[in-house]
Amino acid sequence: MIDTVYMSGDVQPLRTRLIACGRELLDEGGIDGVGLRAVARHAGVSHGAPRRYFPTHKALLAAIAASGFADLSADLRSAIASETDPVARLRQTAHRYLAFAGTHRTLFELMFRHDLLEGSGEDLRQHSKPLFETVVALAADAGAAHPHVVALNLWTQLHGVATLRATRSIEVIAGDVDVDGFVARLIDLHLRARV
Amino acid sequence: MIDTVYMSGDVQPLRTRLIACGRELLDEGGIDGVGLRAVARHAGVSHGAPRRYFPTHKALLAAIAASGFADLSADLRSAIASETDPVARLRQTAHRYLAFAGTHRTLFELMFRHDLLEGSGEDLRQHSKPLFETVVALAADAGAAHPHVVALNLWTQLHGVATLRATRSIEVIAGDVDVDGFVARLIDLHLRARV
DNA sequence: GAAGGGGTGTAGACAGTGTCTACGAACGAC
DNA sequence: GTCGTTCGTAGACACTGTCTACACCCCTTC
Repeated sequence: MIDTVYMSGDVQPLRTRLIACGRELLDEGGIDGVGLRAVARHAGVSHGAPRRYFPTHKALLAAIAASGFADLSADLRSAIASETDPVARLRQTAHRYLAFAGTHRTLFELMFRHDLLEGSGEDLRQHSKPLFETVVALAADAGAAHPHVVALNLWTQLHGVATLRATRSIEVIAGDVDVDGFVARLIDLHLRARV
Repeated sequence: MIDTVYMSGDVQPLRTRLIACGRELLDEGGIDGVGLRAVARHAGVSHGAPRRYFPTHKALLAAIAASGFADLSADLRSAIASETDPVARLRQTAHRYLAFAGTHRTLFELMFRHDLLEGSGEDLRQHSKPLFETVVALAADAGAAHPHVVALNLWTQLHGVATLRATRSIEVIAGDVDVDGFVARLIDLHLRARV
């Protein structure tokens, strides 16, 4: 009885719980471990329950990706808040971005898999925009002559490193890389560029 | 009868045909349009036939990805052969890399999806290594002081641009980008870097 | 307090998939 | 001509996403 009350009156609604379970499954078994039914099983509900919130498999994945973007944004915002010097802020931002991609490999991969982000793919990619604007502002603060260009250079470079690292391709190419030092030099390079 | 002879004596063995069909399906319906059974149907054979060559779904995808790497390598080699000046060679290489990623969006995405490349994932990523070594050599020819570092910078940057473009994320961030000009400036930037 | 109704989860069904297995037809070697 | 290998067929199974009808609980309304 108490259990029933606890379950039905759970402070965490099922939708949220399903996303959390999805992220656990993502860590454990990769992207294709995250099925509608697997998530339901993991959350202890019937196989049809998720359908109430995610009408389709892709919708579930999109929701998980969105939660990933939310976490990443929060990470980056706190990174910026932790420093005052503009260059240090850029460095911290880059560091956290890469740390996120390294820690949440599969989630990061999912976040940029537009092929399974359904209709909300557009919305999802819109998450990137404010993040990018932040980098533009940081570049301007750091004294870049053309902050927009510098930000684009930095962003694409960083994303390339993050992606290649998430898929472990960079190890094949270059062996062990001191990522922090590598990225610090890249930031200096792009900031000093005369475009 | 003639048909039978033609079919069974086909100059193109089934394995090759299945990969070709897989790439067509990839273009038409994205990655999850490429199923073992769908490929079999598309090639006009029974659903069990592919199993003779691809014991698993991932094995099929890995083979398709491998064929993509082969094409990309050929593209880049011919790009290098088409120029003599080292910097022009780098420019052409970058141009073709991005063109490939833009033209074969889904294939490119598949090629860097390590989660579905089975055991052969390691082999697959090894495709990148000779390509990278080529870029190192080009950077050296172009007079870079630390060709290895420059190549790594260039490679990650290029891959970032390619990825963000393939997923159409770059448009959201920066609108229409003149990719060729953008990349030309990036090459100059990295070559001139004092590390 | 009883009746009704909307939101929420259950349960059964269906087509489609990957994977496994047994089977058959074509072919070359001896 | 027979044997054995290679290659594709065909049926089965468990599992998946999706659809539908159903049951429950809480809330409003009379």
